[in-house]
Amino acid sequence: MSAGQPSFFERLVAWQRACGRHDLPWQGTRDPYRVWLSEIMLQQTQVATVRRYYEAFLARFADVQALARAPLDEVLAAWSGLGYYRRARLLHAAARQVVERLGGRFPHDFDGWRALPGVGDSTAAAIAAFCHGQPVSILDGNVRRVLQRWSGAAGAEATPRALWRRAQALLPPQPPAEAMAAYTQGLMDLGATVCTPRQPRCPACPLRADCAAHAGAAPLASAPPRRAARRAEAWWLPLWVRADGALWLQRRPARGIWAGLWAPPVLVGTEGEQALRAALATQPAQALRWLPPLAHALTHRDLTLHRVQLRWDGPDEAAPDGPGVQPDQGAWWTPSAALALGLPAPVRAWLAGAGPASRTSSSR
DNA sequence: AAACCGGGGTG
DNA sequence: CACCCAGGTTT
Repeated sequence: MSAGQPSFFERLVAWQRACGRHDLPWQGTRDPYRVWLSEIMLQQTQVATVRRYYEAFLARFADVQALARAPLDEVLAAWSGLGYYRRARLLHAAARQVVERLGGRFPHDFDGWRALPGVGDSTAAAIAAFCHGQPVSILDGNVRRVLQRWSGAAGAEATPRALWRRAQALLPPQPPAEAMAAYTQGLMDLGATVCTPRQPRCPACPLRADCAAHAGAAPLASAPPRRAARRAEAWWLPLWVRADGALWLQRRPARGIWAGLWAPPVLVGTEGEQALRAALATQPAQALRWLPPLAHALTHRDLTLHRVQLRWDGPDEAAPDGPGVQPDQGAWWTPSAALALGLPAPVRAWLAGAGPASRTSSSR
């Protein structure tokens, strides 16, 4: 750092107070529950999306006790559409851990938070800095980019671990708690609004005076070559709708895509669809109508939702027989009851939209 | 259509 | 330590 200039830390604190974001619903509080929830939701999820869920989740689970008391299904329902449902399971597990093992009191430092399920290095540092003013540095993707550009780190110096050591070294020995919070928020805001991946707004940056990338001495190393995306075999999901509107949903396994959510059976590849057609012709379920399929894309998988209207002569506890059907883990649900479950985004979107509204067209 | 991203699990 | 995975959204 050049002499006569405020430190990296001081410049970021001043910049955050003048130019940073101050209007996010989880700011302006040191309540660990609110900060913790926001950090978990913000993992892999953009601010704009989290904003739509955060207040509603808090309204439903007002504190850690309420969250710990709630059945997992209700937590998954509130999380439905946010994706990465494992986060919701770990959040729920951590809430129970706080209530049962910590007497309902949250941890008060980095190590304590780091020991909770779903809280890794970056999240633990963010909470410790925001709630406790602890001098620990975050290192999410935005911050890594800021530090790498500013320091000019490359090669072995640019690994996450090395960058984190560098970030720690930039902290003053005993920063005031409120400065630590502003600094942490400032790092995030700078990466999100100024030091963006493409077309950074360098003229607005408080660090440009001694930024290695800005000086051109050490241009940002090109991103490591990413492996070609492997696209797994497509999934076909038969969404059975009975004449009375009920639909068959079964619980997903605890791991993998849509872990723990309620979803239609999964058929892999096109063979599954053919077997399903054959089964439906001879079962108590008869396909009255196949509606146009709905497409949904995950990064590594293409999904097709088949909507099949059924005439169902079997018992209420039974399910159509077919590939991928797990009767012991499934049930018929009315649309309104299903909406209270944890549902994958495409199923929820279909139910909340037009949904099964056209079900009576063939029966009257 | 490809890329993004932090925690957790595995090799 | 290095890699792999999940999934709604942006580019």
